[in-house]
Amino acid sequence: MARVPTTHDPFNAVAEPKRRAIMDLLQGRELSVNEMVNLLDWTQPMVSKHLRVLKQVGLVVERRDGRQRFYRINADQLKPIYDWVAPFERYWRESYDRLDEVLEQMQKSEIENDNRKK
Amino acid sequence: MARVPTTHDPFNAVAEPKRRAIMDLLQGRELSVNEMVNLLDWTQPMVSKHLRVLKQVGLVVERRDGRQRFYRINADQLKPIYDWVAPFERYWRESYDRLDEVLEQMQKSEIENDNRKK
DNA sequence: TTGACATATTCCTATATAGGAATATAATAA
DNA sequence: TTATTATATTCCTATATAGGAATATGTCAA
Repeated sequence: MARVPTTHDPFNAVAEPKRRAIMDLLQGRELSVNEMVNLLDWTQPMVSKHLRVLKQVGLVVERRDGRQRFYRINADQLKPIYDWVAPFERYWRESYDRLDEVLEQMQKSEIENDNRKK
Repeated sequence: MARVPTTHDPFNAVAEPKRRAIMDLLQGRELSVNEMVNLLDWTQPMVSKHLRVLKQVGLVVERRDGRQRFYRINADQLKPIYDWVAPFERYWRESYDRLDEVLEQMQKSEIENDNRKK
């Protein structure tokens, strides 16, 4: 079986750096395709194609107005990513005493090892 | 050109659901390959292969002890993902007045449109 | 109607998987 | 040594891109 399609879930969609760039651009504002083309300096089809993927997985929403199409972020589909990664935050928090964790870890491992090693 | 290799950066590495499952399993503890095989009920080669990718991108660290190999999370490589997604948090925060944002957005768009439409 | 503008789609191809099956490697025990 | 345990690697294949080039579609203005 091949890799999970990038068009099927938000994790895969934003695994592509160019799509993250688009999402960054759309933070807090709506932009038309052409505006993105200018800001990113990519070809227009490239922008459209990536927008299509983002739209398919629901990371962005499209609004049509005349011949222009405006895109903005749909946070609902971004939240699962945040929710998945947020629990790991404790690993790098300032308030988290790294040394303590390491020692605790080693201790726990030792105990577990005693139980595990047959 | 093909897709960005999953073995080149953390975003792609965790785009694979199975690798996220492994990361989840390793939260706050070290586990041997066999323990993961049992907990996940996957074949051993499958676990090893995914661990290899996670190790290559630096998301986990390996510790050898006899014939066992213990893996644990290396948060350094997970932080970029958190850092990328965290700024979008404002979109779904309770304290964030969704309606206000939408209205503000529409207003802003109207103004911008007036300037943009030639 | 016709041209210009904004955006999307199609066609093509090189590339990199992920999983299954079989096998290799390394360490330890008897 | 030899068998056993723990883990990694190789081989194979179907699949799904991402980018470039060309083109199609839709909308507005003169």
